[in-house]
Amino acid sequence: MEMPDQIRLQNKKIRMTSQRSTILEVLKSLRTHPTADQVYEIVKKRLPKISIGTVYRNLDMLSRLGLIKKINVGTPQMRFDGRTEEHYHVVCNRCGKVEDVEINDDFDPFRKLHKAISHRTGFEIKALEINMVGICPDCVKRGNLPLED
Amino acid sequence: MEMPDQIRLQNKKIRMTSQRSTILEVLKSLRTHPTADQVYEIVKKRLPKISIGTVYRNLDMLSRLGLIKKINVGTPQMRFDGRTEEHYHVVCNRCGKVEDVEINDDFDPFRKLHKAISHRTGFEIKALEINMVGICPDCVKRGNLPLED
DNA sequence: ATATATGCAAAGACTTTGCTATCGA
DNA sequence: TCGATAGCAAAGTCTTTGCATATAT
Repeated sequence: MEMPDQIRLQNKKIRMTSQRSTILEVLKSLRTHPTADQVYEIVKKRLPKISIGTVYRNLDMLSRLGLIKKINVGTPQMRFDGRTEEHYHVVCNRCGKVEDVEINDDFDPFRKLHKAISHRTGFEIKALEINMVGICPDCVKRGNLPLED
Repeated sequence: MEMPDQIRLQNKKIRMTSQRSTILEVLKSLRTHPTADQVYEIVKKRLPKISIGTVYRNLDMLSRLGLIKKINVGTPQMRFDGRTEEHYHVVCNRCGKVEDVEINDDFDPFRKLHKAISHRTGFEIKALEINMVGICPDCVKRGNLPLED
């Protein structure tokens, strides 16, 4: 996975390291939404000496650079997403699964929210953080109980 | 603030204590979205011996009972909201302000999402957690920088 | 009376950071 | 070369929990 040269962040030159590129590759190859610790476990298979602090620092930097997204699904742990296009998530409150909601021109009930909410509140809306929390089809079938009880 | 008698949670009788009722009263009286620590500071003025652990335990219990809501605006700290009707928040990423988005019959761009997303994903959607992140009018005026930089 | 809740302090979970050595451009 | 990054371990922040005491019903 290559990165454009000479990126700067807060006036510092960003350097490509094996740790950073591996973390980016891993996230781009997944369609899941791992926690920092899960990224660490995966990357450690390729770079056994990597430390969790490096993982956190790189996840933070990559998301500041806009190469990945840091997402929040209502749990204490942040999750990371290799998809950077605007999209939304459904979260199962029984098994914890997080799935993307695919949107396209025929199906984008979110886009119009920007304007409506800006007008309503006077905020300049930059991002919608939308989690739809419910029960995934598998958990419905199995009658699983909510996680939190 | 009174609580109905003989509530049970997980087969245990819920008891009303001064700590619990004070926390509930405080939250119901605020239109802000305080952190647990902010609730603690406010409640301590009335009950100086209360401990932070009690505040956390009661905030958790009151939200399990549906008397308050625990909300997550994308920051590491949970926030608490005395309004339990379905509503949404705008979050300023410069000053951290969290405001309610008032909805009514003429303005509820969210309600239709339930059905659309259920149909799209196969999830039984129970709740929409929507934070609109942007810049509040004051921060636009003052040219404030984002919090995270 | 007794099960539930409190206060306190310790522990837990997750994340950040200081420091020295190493590495990339 | 030399400034940016890594590894390590310690510290930080927020939240939960074990235990003895107090309290609501």
